[in-house]
Amino acid sequence: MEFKEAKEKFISTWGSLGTLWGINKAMAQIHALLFIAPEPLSMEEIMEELGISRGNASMNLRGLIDWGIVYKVTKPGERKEFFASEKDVNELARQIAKERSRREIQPTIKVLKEISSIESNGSPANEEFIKQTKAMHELTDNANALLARIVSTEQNWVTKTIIKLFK
Amino acid sequence: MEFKEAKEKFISTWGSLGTLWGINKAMAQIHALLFIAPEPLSMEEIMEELGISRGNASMNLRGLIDWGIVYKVTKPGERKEFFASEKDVNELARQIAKERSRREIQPTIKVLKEISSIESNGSPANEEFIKQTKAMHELTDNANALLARIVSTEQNWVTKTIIKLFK
DNA sequence: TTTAATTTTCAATAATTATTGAAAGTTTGA
DNA sequence: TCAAACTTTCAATAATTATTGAAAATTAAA
Repeated sequence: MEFKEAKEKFISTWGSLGTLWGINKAMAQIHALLFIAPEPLSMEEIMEELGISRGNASMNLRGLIDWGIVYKVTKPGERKEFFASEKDVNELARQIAKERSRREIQPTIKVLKEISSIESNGSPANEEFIKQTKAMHELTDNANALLARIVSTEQNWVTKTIIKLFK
Repeated sequence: MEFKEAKEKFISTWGSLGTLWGINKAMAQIHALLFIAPEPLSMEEIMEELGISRGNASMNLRGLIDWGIVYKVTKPGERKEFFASEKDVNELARQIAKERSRREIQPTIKVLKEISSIESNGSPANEEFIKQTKAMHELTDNANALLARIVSTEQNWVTKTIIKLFK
């Protein structure tokens, strides 16, 4: 396979995988591009490479900065801004997990806690509702804590966790 | 909060959370409804409760069955089919993790492996590409294995894993 | 069989989400 | 302070995705 082909494959794979971590295609593709770029890229270069409009590039770059995985970089002597991705895959995963938890998992846990605490009126529908939402609340809360622990402890969390689990 | 309100809240929260595990709103809402139902529901009842069409109900129920988290149930003496959700939250999470891995993570790993193995031509762009995609391949592969291990070992995987990690 | 009950399929349509592009806004060097 | 370089915003539009509903297919009781 040629470099060019491999690069396109990476960008498009990453793009369609965006859903896995809850972002749109253009955003994921911009991230992919920056992730493999040896130097920070300008907005112009990003638009050019991906064939997207200025507005699109601008909005999605902001989104990536909000996620904490892309940074603005200024080059001395240059007026325009450049953009660079977090390059360390461990840090990247940590940041994504953290944001995903904050944006989606934690609010869900809050709702589950609230709705599972209603007073039962004794009906089967009611009893089952409470039982199931309580179980779901517990699982989600614990899984969220587990994820936080796995990802946030050490630089090489995958390896460390695997080692511990094999003991 | 009233039961009715809590139930609606659960269904809509679960619905909008569908994206977190890669399914659409109607599918997630049907699942939510079955998850808290004390008895299996007919297609008619599902359509009624969620205000969706027959076609929609039929297609999304099939989707849920394909995910392995909803089952067809036949009631003696009844002609029509009934549907029930997997009720155990641990089994549910295990099944979702398994399917997600099979459908999305594993294909991605395969692509990453393939593209990170291209011959370098020595250019910085090329070198960086190989370095970064290799790192991403390694991380994804390991994280996927870790997830499989955590989820598939025991009934109460969250608790078990937390205990191990605290040691 | 036949037929009525039930489910599935899928083209048409609706709803949602992403993208564009140009005007408005901001920044910085002269 | 001005004006060119650059970025952001957002209404309009395009693209995508979900939903409907009715015809076709299937199932099972009589």
